Amino acid sequence: MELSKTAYVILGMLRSGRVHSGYDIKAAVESSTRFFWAASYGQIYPELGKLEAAGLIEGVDDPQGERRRRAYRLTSAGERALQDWLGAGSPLHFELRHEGLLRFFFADALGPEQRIELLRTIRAEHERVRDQLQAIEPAARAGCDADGISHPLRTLEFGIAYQDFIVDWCEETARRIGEEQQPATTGRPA
Amino acid sequence: MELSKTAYVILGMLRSGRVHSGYDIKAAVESSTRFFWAASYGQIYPELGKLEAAGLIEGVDDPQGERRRRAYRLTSAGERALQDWLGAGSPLHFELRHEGLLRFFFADALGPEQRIELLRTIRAEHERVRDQLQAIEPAARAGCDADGISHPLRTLEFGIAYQDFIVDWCEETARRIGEEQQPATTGRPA
DNA sequence: GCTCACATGTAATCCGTTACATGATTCT
DNA sequence: AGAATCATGTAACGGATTACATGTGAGC
Repeated sequence: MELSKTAYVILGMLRSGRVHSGYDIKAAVESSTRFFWAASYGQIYPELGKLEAAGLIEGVDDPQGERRRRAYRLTSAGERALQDWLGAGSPLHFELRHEGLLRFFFADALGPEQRIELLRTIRAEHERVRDQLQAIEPAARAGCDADGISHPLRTLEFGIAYQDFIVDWCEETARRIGEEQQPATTGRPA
Repeated sequence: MELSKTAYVILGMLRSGRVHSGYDIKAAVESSTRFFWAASYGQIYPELGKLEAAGLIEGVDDPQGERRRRAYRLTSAGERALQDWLGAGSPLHFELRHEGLLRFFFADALGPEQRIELLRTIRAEHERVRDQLQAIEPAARAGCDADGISHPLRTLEFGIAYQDFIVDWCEETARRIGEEQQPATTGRPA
């Protein structure tokens, strides 16, 4: 691999034409890819410099009043680099870090109530993220209808379903653990 | 937070009593938590030193023949530190990095066949991981039956369902994209 | 004799976040 | 007047991987 993943995030975001500055890119990431690919200013600004030096993007000073601002756009070389990466058969980096699952893995050391409480905490966290995603869905749908760019919306829909999947697993697992604790309380006549 | 997450991985693994050396811990991680929490030798060995210095674990030289080996066990302080973390209400770190989704997010820049191909690649990768997880399931089930430690198995089952969820999403999304491409080919009489 | 599993460690490097530093503009 | 947003950057730090370096033991 030549370019960092952050570089492709920048190239991809700039390609849409709706995003111009480092600040824009960060905002776009926050409201779209953050849930499966984050990026901070500490990565974005240096990477913009490198990409410009490499000729994959082109920047011009574009102050808004007295407020300085640098606007970037893809060069044809940048467009090509993005396309190459998108269509490449190279291995896809995948990584999950889930502290809740890690705790659950060791939860045999906990008491029954604490296990349920842990699952509740995990569930609440994923519900929160799901709600956030749902909040930006209308905007994503509008953007899709406006210029026919459908994949950001599809990705967002995946994100919502993904969070829901984990929420459901938490609920079901909590239910099963509860049943194992008190197997006699179900189906008994009063 | 005082201790690193890797520290808790070590404490948790040692607690089971079935794992003793740094090498053991690494092997245990590879066959269980790796899919949601990885750890390398470069983290494990230094962390073992720190934990011993902090009095949370205790190590003894335990050579097997001429082959040197250091066996660790939890101290009561270590047991407490683990319990505290497991039962704490502290925020649970969650992070996903998925290059396939990142590409899919930008896939409006691709042609129809390439989009399908991308989804196929993502699906294949998750199928591969799922198959790996399924391969270790019998061992996990045996371990559960043997000493009643059920959460590693439950976590593994989550992992399999999780990979399946993504595989299903890939299939369904590929189908939907295909339908949008050729809406007229369905339901037509020959 | 060879390869694989067991076993321990360090150094270089990379990737990424957080905190800091600075300043203009817009909204309330 | 003050807060939030727009805007750009850097420095310090932390977490983690990879590669390297070394050696034993068991099985084929």
